[in-house]
Amino acid sequence: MKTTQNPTAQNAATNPAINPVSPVGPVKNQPSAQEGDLTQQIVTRIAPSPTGDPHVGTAYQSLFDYVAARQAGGRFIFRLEDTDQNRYNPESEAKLLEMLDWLGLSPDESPLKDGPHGPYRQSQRLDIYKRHAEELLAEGQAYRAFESAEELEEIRKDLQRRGLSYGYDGRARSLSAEESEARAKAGENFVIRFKSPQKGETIIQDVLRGPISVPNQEVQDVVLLKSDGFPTYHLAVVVDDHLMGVSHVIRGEEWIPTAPIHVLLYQAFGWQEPKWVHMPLLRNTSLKKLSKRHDDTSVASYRQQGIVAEALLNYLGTMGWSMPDGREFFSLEEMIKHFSFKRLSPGAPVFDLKRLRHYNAKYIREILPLETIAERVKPFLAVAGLQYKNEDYLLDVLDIMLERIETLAEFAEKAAYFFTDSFGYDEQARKKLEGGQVHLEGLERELALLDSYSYDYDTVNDTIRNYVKSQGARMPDVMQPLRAALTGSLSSPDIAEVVSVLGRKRVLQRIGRALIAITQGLPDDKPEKPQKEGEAAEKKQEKGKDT
RNA sequence: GGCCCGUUCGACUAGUGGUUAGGUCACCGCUCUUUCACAGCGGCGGCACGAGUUCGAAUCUCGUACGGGUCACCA
Repeated sequence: MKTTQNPTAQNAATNPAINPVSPVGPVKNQPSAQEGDLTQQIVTRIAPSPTGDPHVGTAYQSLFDYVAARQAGGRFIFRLEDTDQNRYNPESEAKLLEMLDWLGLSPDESPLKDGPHGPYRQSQRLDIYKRHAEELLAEGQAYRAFESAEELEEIRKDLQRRGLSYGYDGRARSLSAEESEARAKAGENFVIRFKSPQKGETIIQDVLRGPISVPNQEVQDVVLLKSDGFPTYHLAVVVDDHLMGVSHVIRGEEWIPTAPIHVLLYQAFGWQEPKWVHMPLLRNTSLKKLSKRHDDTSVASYRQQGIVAEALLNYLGTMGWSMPDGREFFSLEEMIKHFSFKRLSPGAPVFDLKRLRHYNAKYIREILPLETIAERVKPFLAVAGLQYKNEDYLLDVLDIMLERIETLAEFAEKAAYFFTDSFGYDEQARKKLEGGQVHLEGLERELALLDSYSYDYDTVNDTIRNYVKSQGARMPDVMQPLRAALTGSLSSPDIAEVVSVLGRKRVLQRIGRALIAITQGLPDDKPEKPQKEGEAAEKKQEKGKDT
């Protein structure tokens, strides 16, 4: 699933219809990119706020933004909504961009990849918002409000007592223009609020849900410009989406309640609305909206767990969307090829780790090439402090381990004995070793007879089977002790595979070590960890033998 | 609580008036088998409910229930 850089980013720069508004001059009635471009180019954007670790919901949104834009040869813009100085996290921007790169959803325009609509950080666009807010102020579509935080708190309490859910009663509407002007001049702190219509209704034409109508009385006089000069989301999102020529606002369902404000703002500015696409919310297994507090929402965390980007993307692509032919596994390219908003369903899906793991397993076992997996597994081995002899050895191990793991991190856990000799024996393995001395000695003899070049699968397999036959033994009685000796556990690939991959030296070494352990007492599987009660005495004497 | 959105197996979904309601994950069983897996086969399990429209409704309408979102100088 490679990301091919779409050439439309350059088109944007040369297309006169989508040039940015000049920094000075009137704000009204300037055509947006969308209006000027008759081909109805699709422009989407992801506009996260830099508040912490990038969220899977952001990845989800980005996927659909990216796919919608790519399919139509449009553009995908990254814009940082850093207008809340209190929650600003300086590392977040880089993390967000890195996440998108990792997923293969790199934006065409971003703070790091300049385009015709920059800057792409809202904190660098303050003058633009101010101008727009003042425009509405001058036209009487907005007004100054001078209440302090304490006063607002009082107002809110009062409203609540009266059973109203609003946060502000619009009292500053009645200030005369002169008084408003005078108090502002005098240096009094104020915000600019939107003067929302008190009659009629506003209709949001949602692409997924059809028309959603809301009585205008329900629409509050929201703050547009804060007293610190920063815009609120509502002002910034509308102004930027317009100026950046965004044609489709694809965002989470949680924005539906405030969408009327945005529609009303488009109307106030006299701008053409974008298409509204309110995506279903990703939910946790308790059916609540995924939240940082209660759920693992960090993309980086899934990456650390050994989820591959392709699988995460594919999985997210099945949340609320499906391929026309019902395929469940598809690449980003295939999704782009077949994407349509019509196939999006509005019900909020559950983000289920089990199912994600299933997708991941499919990708690492069947879809991605073994060489790719080898590359990606290396960091996990490094973290676990495991060394591998050479590429071929790694590929051999991967080849027989892949069907036993679902994530890259699991490889480092479950295949550790291929990369280190200092592993312990788990409880079941120790039991098998105890009863397996005779056969282990027998196998040691037989396997020693083979030279290291004969440690191919067939020869090893024949040798072991011949031994079993010659002894008239039961297969498991021979195989299980050997498995325990070589891997420290009773779950492993086919034992002949293990022997041939490990090679003569390691195999004989491990059998020898196991035999010593049997006669001298078996070492604990995790020598450094506290022991279970009842086994303490036994384990004391085993100390130091596990090396 | 107000407003808004949603509702097909436990989960992800297909389905747009006529299907024995299909697939996938999970779960259970069987087969394979030296273990663990993989794979294959089979099973369990669903249209929230009630009216209406219609010859006929998962599909259209209305109501109810349930779930969710949202009510900041946060996004």
